[in-house]
Amino acid sequence: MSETRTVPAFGGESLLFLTDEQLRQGIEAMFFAYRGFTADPDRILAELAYGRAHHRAIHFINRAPGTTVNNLLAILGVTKQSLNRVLRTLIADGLVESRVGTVDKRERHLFLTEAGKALEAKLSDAQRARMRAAYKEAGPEAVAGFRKVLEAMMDADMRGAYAKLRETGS
Amino acid sequence: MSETRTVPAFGGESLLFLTDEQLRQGIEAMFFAYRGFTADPDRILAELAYGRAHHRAIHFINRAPGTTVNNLLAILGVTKQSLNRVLRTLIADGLVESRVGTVDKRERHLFLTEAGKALEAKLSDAQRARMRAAYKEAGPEAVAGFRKVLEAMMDADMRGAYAKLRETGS
DNA sequence: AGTTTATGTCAGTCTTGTTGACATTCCAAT
DNA sequence: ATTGGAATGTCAACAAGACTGACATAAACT
Repeated sequence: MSETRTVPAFGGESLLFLTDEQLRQGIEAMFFAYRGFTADPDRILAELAYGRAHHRAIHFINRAPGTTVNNLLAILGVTKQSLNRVLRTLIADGLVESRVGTVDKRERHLFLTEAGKALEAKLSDAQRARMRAAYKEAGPEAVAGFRKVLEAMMDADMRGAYAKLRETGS
Repeated sequence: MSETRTVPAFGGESLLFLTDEQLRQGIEAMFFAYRGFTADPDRILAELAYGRAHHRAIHFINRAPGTTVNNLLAILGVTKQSLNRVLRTLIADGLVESRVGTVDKRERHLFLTEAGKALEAKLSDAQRARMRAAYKEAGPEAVAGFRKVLEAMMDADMRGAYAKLRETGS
């Protein structure tokens, strides 16, 4: 415990390592990593004439089946017009089903069809494979740190949405 | 070695923690965190009628002053037409200077003007402030893990570009 | 001299975001 | 029962930022 370390191991208030250079490297790492993060699904989507917006909609509908358009809007952070365009194509292509709400008939509840689930699985498999490889390469402790920093980097309201998704499980 | 832990502390091949649920949560955390990551600069850029593409160009020109268009192209991963549109406006607005190369006159070397440096600083300050806050909240060990996972998530060729930027320091 | 490289530019397309306006449906409160 | 507001959908127009393809120019390499 008496060795000198580049990154102090104690969890205190030491700010010495927070140089501009360290922060800039973090920013760049984030930029490059996000590109890698989306690269595999992007390739699959390109073949189907879909984009990232379709992937995001499919992902969160799978995550929270029966969610309303408004819920999805809040999570994705786009306008209803923008989301609607994407949903319309997904519904037309038979990947998403929109059911009128039973308690509140104004609401539309969104579900993936079997075809939708199949595409979700395909996209998710690719993205999880990279994630799994990265986690494996970095090791369990690094993963815990990764998640901790990401959560701290979110906007406060998104931390709420994220926590909700972790609770519900489904 | 006999205690049960949620996240094993040994760095071996233990895959038990890599459940689909864990991976999906990582994917979502990445999505939400990236939104937070870009939110502050986006607000500043919106006032100036610039976008993320301008920010990226400014960032990397600041990072590697005198870099060529081709270098920038490779780092940003866009087409020359796309980059050229952004560079043209930045040059027209007096934020970037393009100098003909001395050894190879085909090349254009890119530099930030004083105005360009000022905007870079403004954007960078905002982004670094959030980064610093996240780092502080998560702690030094988490930061090391964060960086480790991000690097493992990059495409191989981008890992090279990223390493280069770390070397040069500049 | 001929080819390749680096850059710039024009034209057109696509995705995904934006605003604004308007219709419909339905719940809820007066 | 009517009115007000909320949730949703849709149409139109527009902009950023990515793409492809084609072409021009200048410089460097062979």
